[in-house]
Amino acid sequence: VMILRSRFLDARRKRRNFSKQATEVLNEYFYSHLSNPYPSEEAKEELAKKCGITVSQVSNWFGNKRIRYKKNIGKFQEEANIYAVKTAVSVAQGGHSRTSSPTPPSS
Amino acid sequence: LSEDKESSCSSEPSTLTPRTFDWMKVKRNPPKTAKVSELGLGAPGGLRTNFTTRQLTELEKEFHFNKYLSRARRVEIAATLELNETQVKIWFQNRRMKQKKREREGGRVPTASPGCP
DNA sequence: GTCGCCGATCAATCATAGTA
DNA sequence: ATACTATGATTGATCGGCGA
Repeated sequence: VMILRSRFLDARRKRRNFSKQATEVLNEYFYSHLSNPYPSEEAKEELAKKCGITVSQVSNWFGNKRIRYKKNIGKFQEEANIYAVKTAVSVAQGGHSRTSSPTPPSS
Repeated sequence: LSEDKESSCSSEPSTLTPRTFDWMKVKRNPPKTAKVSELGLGAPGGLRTNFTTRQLTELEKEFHFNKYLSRARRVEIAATLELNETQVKIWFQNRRMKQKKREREGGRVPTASPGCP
């Protein structure tokens, strides 16, 4: 199991984290569709374009996100609240979705 | 008609309450590779089989020869590689999808090139 | 009725990037 | 430098739907 693992040392897996904005966009979609985080092919293409990544990468992201989210909901609790607030604010305001003020402190 | 009525968690319909939706409950049946029941065998039930390099090499070779397998051919391969016909069948299916995916990403548009290390 | 395929997804794992 | 966590990708296998 040691020597057999050497799978060419998969050169392709030279992973590169997505940009902060990209992750932002993906998370916004995920948490604003938490009841059914399964973007359609069209939605995936749109997200891919917005994030500057491929559709496959969007699929991978959602696949990993869903699995990891349900695996440990508690760990994503705060993240969920953060984005929930974001969407709530944008809705209340009127359709803004650009990273301007993540947490309008108005109360 | 009613709108989406998922989740089973009651109480707290507030906006800030990530309820438990049914997609979070989805559980896949454990891989039934071979016989889950008796039949004392080295066929582990419930684990993702790790294909050996030899098996993968042979499968890959066969794939380049034929993208699709005939029943007869499948039986041969399965026997030769000590795998189930199902495993061989599934491998070819996944392989085809993989192939398609690769082609589709040929001319992609990651729109990225900030700094090339 | 059965069987293979497709498309999407799951679930476990790998290997690496990021962080403490 | 050292250990641990976060994250993107890979992949054997499942689920649901179709068509022969």
